[in-house]
Amino acid sequence: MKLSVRGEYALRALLVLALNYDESVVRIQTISEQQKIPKRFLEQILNDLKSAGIVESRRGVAGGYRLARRPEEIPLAQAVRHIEGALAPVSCVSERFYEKCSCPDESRCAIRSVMKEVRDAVVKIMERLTVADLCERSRNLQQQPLSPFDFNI
Amino acid sequence: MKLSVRGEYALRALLVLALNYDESVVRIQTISEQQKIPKRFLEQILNDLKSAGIVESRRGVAGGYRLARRPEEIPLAQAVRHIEGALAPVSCVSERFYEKCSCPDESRCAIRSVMKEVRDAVVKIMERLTVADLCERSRNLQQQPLSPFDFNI
DNA sequence: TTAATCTCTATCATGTCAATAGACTTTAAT
DNA sequence: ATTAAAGTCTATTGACATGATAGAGATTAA
Repeated sequence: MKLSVRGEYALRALLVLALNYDESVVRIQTISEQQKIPKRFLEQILNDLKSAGIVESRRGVAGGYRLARRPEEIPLAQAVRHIEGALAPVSCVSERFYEKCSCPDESRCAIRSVMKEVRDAVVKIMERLTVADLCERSRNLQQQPLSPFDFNI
Repeated sequence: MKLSVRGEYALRALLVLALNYDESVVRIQTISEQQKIPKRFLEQILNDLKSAGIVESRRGVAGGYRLARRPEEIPLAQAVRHIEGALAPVSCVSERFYEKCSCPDESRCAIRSVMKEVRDAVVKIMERLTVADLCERSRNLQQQPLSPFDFNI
């Protein structure tokens, strides 16, 4: 039931781009440093998000990336689906990435019916939330004082 | 966000055992044939479920497996957690399998807050549903007529 | 004693994943 | 024009997980 590191990096990068949505573009290196993401790896991920039409880029000196749409128009589901594939826990219940499974009778499979519930729950959350929500949560969290447990000596 | 094949096999095996809960024990081979699961692979999985206290076995000639408890006392969450590990989409939001993640400030990470929502949704379903529910759904589904789409020529 | 069954541990083949690398293209500034 | 700073494309690597297979052993009912 895991999100890959790749997918997590993608979300973190989108968050940075959203927080700087006013700026013209943000350089890969900036994101890489802020988020401690290996630069060359991040390149691939951003490029991938670009092919999905989620971000756009400017090349050359003063180049970088920016969101292709307003943050509130980018559901997390879209980004994750493009990077990771299905949100569903098993592909036989995925709408967009359906694959037949090996069970004897898929149409009457009880496990499948449970997995559908899980899929629906996950999809509901990820389709409702957008990069703008990510952004808002981040701003709220920044204003919170650090919990005492977070101080390292 | 995936359940591995191993995890799916485990659930399918538990379903078979639950459907035959009245019987004394069910042989691996029977489950393997009914569910089209490679026998030697299934052995490992059942053994694993045994070490979790979910099933128990009898060795020797009339040997086999059976549920260690009543189906309604086995939440799907327990089985899946034992076979797969965390239900959470990222380990930094897992309660039982927590691992620190690489983000700059975990305590104020917006992505983490979203992932917590997903975890809660999944956990809620998987902790509520038990092997008995699986069983019941299976019986209900068996009574359904086949959809026309399920006829293969 | 035998055959059927589960048990333990090792191994294999494949694939995925995260990461790295090199060579290239584009662009702004000079 | 030249240069340096960016993104772009494609390939490769190393590590690890996964699904599956295998052999030798232990237990039990008949």
